[in-house]
Parts: sequence; C-alpha cells; structure tokens
Amino acid sequence: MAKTEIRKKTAYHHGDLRGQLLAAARGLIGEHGPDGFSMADAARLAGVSTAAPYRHFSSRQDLLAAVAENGLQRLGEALEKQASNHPRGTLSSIAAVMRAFVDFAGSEPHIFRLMYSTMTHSGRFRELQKIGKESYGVHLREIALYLGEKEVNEKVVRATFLLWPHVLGLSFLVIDSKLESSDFPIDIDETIRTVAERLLPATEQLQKP
Amino acid sequence: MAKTEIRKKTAYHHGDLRGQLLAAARGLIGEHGPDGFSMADAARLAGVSTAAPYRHFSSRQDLLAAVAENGLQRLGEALEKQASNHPRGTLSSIAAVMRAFVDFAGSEPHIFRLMYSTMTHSGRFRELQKIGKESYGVHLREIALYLGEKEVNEKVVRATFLLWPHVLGLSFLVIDSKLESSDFPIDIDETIRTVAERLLPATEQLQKP
DNA sequence: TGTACATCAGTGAACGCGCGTTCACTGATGTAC
DNA sequence: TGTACATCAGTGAACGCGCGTTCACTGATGTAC
Repeated sequence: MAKTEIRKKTAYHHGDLRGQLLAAARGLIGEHGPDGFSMADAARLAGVSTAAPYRHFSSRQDLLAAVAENGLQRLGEALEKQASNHPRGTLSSIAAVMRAFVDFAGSEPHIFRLMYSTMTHSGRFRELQKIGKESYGVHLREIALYLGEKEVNEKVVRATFLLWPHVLGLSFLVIDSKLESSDFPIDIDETIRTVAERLLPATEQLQKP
Repeated sequence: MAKTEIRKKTAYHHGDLRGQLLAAARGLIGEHGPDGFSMADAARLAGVSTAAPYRHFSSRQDLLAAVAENGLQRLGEALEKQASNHPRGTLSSIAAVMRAFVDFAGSEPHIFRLMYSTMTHSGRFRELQKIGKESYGVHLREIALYLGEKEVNEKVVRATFLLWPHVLGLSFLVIDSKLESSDFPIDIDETIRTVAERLLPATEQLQKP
C-alpha cells in the first residue's frame, strides 16, 4: 500500500514525466533561451508524444512558469546552503548569500532572466512571488541577525533594500559580461564586501524620515 | 539640389518607412513585449505590405536589434538631459543621472529588458555595446568630475562600478514592482542618495589591492 | 528644358515550416467486492 | 485471491494558424546627356 503510493508519485506509466519535461525544458531554455524552446522539443527530449506534456502542463506558458518556479526554488536552496557555511548573521554570511545569488545568475543566465521576467507577466504571478520571497527571505533573515533584530521589522527591510538592488544589478552585469569587458578588473567579492560594509550602517539614516 | 538630398532621406516613396517601422515595433514591443511583435504586425501598422520591411531590415532579429539600439540612444539622451539640469560633477547630478536611468526602465520596461538581453545575444553585439557605453559614459563623466579626476582612470571606473549595479538592480526592482509591494515604503531618491554618499568615498579602499 | 535610361522602395502572392493544441483512442495500473 | 470495472497517463494523427522570408514585378523618383 505504502509502496503503491510512492509509485503513484514517482513511476506511473512513464516514470516521472512531469519531472522529465521540466528537466528537458530547463535544458533547452538553458541552452537556447526561452524562445528556443518548444513544447514539441521538450516532448521529444523526454521521449514522448507531442500531446503527452498536456497531461502535466496546461500550456506552453504553464511549463515556462514551472521552469521559472523551479529556478526560484533552486536559487533559494543555493542561498540557504551558502548561508549555512558561515556563522549566521555576520558580514561574511551576508556576503556569501549575495555572492551565491550572483553565481546562480552567472551559471544559468537564461533561466535567471526567465525567472525575473516571468515574475512580472505570468498569470502565476502570485505563486512565483511567494517563492521569490523564499529566496529573498534568506537575505532578510541574515540581515535581521546581523542587525540584532529579533523580527523582520522596518529597519531590516530597509537595510535589505539597500543591498538587494546591488546584488541584482551585479547579476545582470555578470550575465552580460560587463565586468570582464571593463577597462579595469572588477573583483566581485571585493565589491560585495565593500558595499555591505558601507551600506549596512546607513540603515539608521534611512529610518528617520 | 539641397532639397533633393533632404527628400532622399526623409520622404521617398513612402515617407520615412524605416522610421515608421521602428516606431511601430517600439509600440508593439512596448505593449506586448518582444514575443508579441511580428514583422507582419509592424508592416500592417505602418500601412505597408509584409515584404516591405525587408528593404530596411534584413530580418526580424535585425529590426529587434534596431529597437534596442534606439532605446539605448534615447536612454543616453535622457541621462544627458538630467545631468545638464544640475551643477556638473556634484552628488545631485550623479543622483539625477541614476534616477533618470531608473525612470527610463520604469517607463519602458519591455524595451529596457530587450535592450539588456539583446546586448548579450545579438549579432550586433559590438554596435550595441558601443552605444551602451554612450549612456554609461554619462555616469563615468559625472563621477570623474565629482572625484576631481581629469580623465576616466581606474579610480573613476571603480567608483562607477560601485554605483552602477545599484542603479541597474533598482531598475529591475521597479519594473517588477518589488518596491511597491514591499512591506515598508521605499523611497527611490532617498535610496539613491544614500548609496551614492556612502559608496563614493569607498573608492580609495577599493584601489589598494 | 526634354528625353531615355537606371535605380530602388514598395507590391502582392506564395512557400514551407514548425508550432501549439485537440481529439478519440489504448492499455497499463488501481480499486471494489 | 480473483475478477470486473474505473481511472487516467501517454498515443498518434490531424488541425488551423500565422509567421518569416523570397520572388518576380511595378512604378515613382533621380540622373545623364
């Protein structure tokens, strides 16, 4: 009985077709971008008829959104993992989380871009935003710990919004190889550390108004 | 003769079809995103046969790249204009340029995203990068003036790369309405000023290694 | 100024293509008794 | 445990569609003499 339930989830007719389609889509998008991905290709890659995907995803958009969702989830896990490699709530854990974010963008540029553009325009906006907050939540938590705050209050949010844009921007610069093609070498870790050191103390200043 | 030369550029058979196609593409992309734009639609909007665009753009990709190029040019002009509204090389002119960048992104999200994704993947990479540098150049110049440097040297580039990611990141946050949906209100101008004030002095520190 | 020729922007019809999606179906798995 | 029925994941063929692009063409404009 227990065994049956497991099989129901992991191996039915085909195995885990939903998962395989997701993986296929991830691969195709990762290589050729969202435009270079088609429902038919994904089906072919999974070794299945072109109609099969519609048992698991209601449309192409739906599968695309699932890929974005999956990316956000993996991003969240990557941040969590890096955070756990450092003493919590220190400058170095904050920097590590920032760095992990940038690295994710650099290693999966197409997926990363998809994640951030799907957020805006998908019908699954809310779901995606919820998951987005999970990865964003890692930042919030580290900064709350660093500032010695017990909850995510206004101060913590403001401090996070001081660092967050920088991380996002760095990510896009990395994707577009702007740092490499700069006339002078830019060290990402150094930049991140400087930014964190300089900006976190500014939180007080921001709170007044 | 002079009149003839002018007409040659502005009004031939159709008028300025190239310009009208560009405008049509801009409109379509601005409303529905790059995916919601087709060569046929652009031609229809310009009131012309579906084959006509190919006299001016060799392919869909080519027209897309032209839209991106045009966007970068307009962005550069917008930055220039804002800079000229403030005393040069001051914190307020730097902040104004940063703000203008974010505003552009907010007012033309699809075009903005296209600009930054086409940069990476178009065959016209180099042209786009050159124009990209024109807008980036406004930042560089203001910061050079602020730091009292006579040329764009390493110090200036490093300082710019300390602010630049922040601007880019803020832009994407604005596009995705992350600032509005934040639990606490975030003031863009305030954020920008704080970042500039805190980060510019860090340039010295960065130079050592 | 007038005529003959060259140029080239825009036409309209057509192409092949691959895609997203639908449909009635089949057959393996799960369930009730 | 065995049988009859229900479920539903995957099939394979087909659809209509709009698109990007090509082609031989036409006719207005520009140019040489």
